[in-house]
Amino acid sequence: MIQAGRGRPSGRTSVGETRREEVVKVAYRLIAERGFEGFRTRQVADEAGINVATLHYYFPTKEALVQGVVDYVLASLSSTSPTDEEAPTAAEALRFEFDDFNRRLRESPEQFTVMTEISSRASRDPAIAAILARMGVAWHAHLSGILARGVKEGVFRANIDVDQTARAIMMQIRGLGYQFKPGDDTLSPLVNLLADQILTWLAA
Amino acid sequence: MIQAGRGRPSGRTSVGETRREEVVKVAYRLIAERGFEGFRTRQVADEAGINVATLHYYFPTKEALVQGVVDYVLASLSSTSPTDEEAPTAAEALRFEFDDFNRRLRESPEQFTVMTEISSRASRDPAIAAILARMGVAWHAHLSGILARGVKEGVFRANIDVDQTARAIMMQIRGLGYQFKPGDDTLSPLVNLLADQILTWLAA
Amino acid sequence: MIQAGRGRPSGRTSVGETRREEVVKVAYRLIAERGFEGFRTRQVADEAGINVATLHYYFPTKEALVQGVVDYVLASLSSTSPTDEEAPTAAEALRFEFDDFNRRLRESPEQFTVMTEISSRASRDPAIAAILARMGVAWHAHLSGILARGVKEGVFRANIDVDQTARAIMMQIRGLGYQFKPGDDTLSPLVNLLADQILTWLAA
Amino acid sequence: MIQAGRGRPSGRTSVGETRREEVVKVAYRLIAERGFEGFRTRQVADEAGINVATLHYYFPTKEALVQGVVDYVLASLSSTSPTDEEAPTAAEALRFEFDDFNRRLRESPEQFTVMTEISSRASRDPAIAAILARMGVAWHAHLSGILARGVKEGVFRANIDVDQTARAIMMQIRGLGYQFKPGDDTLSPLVNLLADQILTWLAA
DNA sequence: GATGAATGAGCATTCATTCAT
DNA sequence: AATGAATGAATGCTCATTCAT
Repeated sequence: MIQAGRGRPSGRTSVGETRREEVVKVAYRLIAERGFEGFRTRQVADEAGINVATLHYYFPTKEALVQGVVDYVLASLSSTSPTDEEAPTAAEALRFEFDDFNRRLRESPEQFTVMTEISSRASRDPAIAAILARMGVAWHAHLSGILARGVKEGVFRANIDVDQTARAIMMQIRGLGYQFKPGDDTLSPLVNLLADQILTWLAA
Repeated sequence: MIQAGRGRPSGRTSVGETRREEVVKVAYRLIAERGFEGFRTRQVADEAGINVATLHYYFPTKEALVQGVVDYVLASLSSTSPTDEEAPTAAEALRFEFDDFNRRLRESPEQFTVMTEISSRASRDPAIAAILARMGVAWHAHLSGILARGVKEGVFRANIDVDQTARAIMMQIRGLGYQFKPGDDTLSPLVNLLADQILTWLAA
Repeated sequence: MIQAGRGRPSGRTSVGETRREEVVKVAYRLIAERGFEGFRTRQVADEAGINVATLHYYFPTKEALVQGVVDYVLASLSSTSPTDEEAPTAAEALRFEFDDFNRRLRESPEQFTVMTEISSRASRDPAIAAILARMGVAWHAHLSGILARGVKEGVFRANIDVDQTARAIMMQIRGLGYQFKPGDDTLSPLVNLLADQILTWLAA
Repeated sequence: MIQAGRGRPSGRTSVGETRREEVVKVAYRLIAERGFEGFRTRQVADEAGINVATLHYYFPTKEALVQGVVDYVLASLSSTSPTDEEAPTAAEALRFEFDDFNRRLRESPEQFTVMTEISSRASRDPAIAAILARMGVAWHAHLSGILARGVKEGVFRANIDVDQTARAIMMQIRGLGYQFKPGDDTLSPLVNLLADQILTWLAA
């Protein structure tokens, strides 16, 4: 099979693409470890086993590398819960949100550290703010859907403000996420307590 | 009277003490505006109207200046309204916690921005982590007291885990605080909603 | 037929030779636009539609590329109008030098910009200095010839120092060239004035 | 005598001012030696015996340092010829321009090298272009004055275009300057020849 | 107490050049 | 003949900190 032109080889990702991903992963790890404040391109290059100039070959600026990490995190954050929509009841669908949080907490806790860094950066970086805002809108729609369904099904109180409640739930989940610290295993039970609290309140 | 501090001039508020405070206030404002990432000693000195070398006379290292800011913030954070303890019922005492949050939100919103920065720094700075931990313990005792009193008074369910619930409430309040952004006025209603939610759950 | 050059492919203009010329033309244009200070091999490659590595295949070093441009400019500079020698009188032959200057100014003004850059580089690059010196000698001989002819014909004063006068005329013409700036159309009348001045002085 | 406030000591120039000048002089020399193309802040610092950071203490950017050099050169260029205006005749005043050129050529030939660099930079740096333009206007006024005086006194032809002639003389003098090269001692006689040429033409 | 001057270590970025394919 | 990937060696600039006065 002959490859013409300057396109990347089709089959597996090209060397460059692989290298890009490696670099992003190293950057992701270092941001998780040291935050943006101590995040240095030189260290990324060193730990990726490449030259600083090579790093800049893949990511022309530090900003671009950060964007790469943001994209990477958000991609793995969006790849959620295919079973979510299929939950039999709205209450179960809602509880699934919290279970998902706990699953992430178990499987890739650094995600939370990095997300905290990213969202704190959003106040100073409009590009990141925009991405987070877009994600927020999607999540809000998702939760609103669950709540509305619950009200229609009669499992949630009829007099809740769907919009505002969705916003509150997001805030509470995000708030917990921001408080995760590496090695912390006390968060998971609190998430369950939070789920109880919210479901109780919705059913009241 | 012996001063165990960091070698500051002793006795009553000298000129130096005043100058120190001024510098801390400028630093506090700049951290609120630019976060730790963009926090520069030079700018603190400039805006305080002194020389960088003079700044280093009062605070030998940047670290020490940050500590000064942390002390300053936590001092104003601990000065909670004295009426708290005097609340007639435990439920009111608890609701007071949320009212207090809203009051702070109204009166000195930068406090939240700075606290967010400080607590994100705690993961990398043991000194700050220790201070926050100490504060956390105090707050937890305070909330546990209210909850225990509520249970005793019969206004809260008897089957709650006081310790864990106090922890959960702290987490939720802190979580909201971390999500404050300058100019954001949508947080206050959510705090009220959160208060309702928790009180409902406690009473259930 | 042996090629004494810099290792280029021999024989008639091959594909490589064409590509080489294209590259030189792009380089020429970029030097005219940005001067040597902002002259980048990467940009040459980009605008020539080839890879940097390919550029280095044709020109092993930046130096070599600059040499290519120098050769290109001097070649087009040496291709003076053949009518020069056939001028009926020495005075007309001399005036023709200035007319030629004006013609270049009209037809390819970038030539002046590039020549200015090249000659300023000569002070630091012996190879370029040598080429310019060679060209200078040829031009001096040419002008001396015209002057000597004018003296013999009696149209120029007999007491001029032919050698020195030729040098002076060269200096004056070159001096004007160095002061050309893109878009400047005030130079041409000054060249005419200069021609008058010199011819008046020679005839005096 | 007591010095209050933050002003510099009045008597001799302060340490900082002296250091600034030293730095400018080193920069001036290096530009003369290597041109702008090879002009490096690090080398300036090294040869001035200071740290790069110290260099940036005095000149926040490379641009600012270059401006410093430009100011320095133009200051020494403006400090001309107090006897100029007092020349008995316009012809002598004009000839004085050329003598002045020769004097500079003898006393500080690097001036020409640096000026050539500066004026070549003018095409890309509006700030420098503006300064040169201002200088050009002043010089043009000066030369026009001499020419007008010469016409009034009857030593120059009445039918010259004063404005255009002044411009031509400037061009010719500048043109010679641009062609100076370190160690070149053949320029001076040519300047005299040029002076003869122009005066002859003006008197014709 | 206060400052102007100075510095070491480091930072993101650039650029001509090289090499394996 | 051509290229994607890689690199060494700079380059201008920054920043917390120090020191002599």
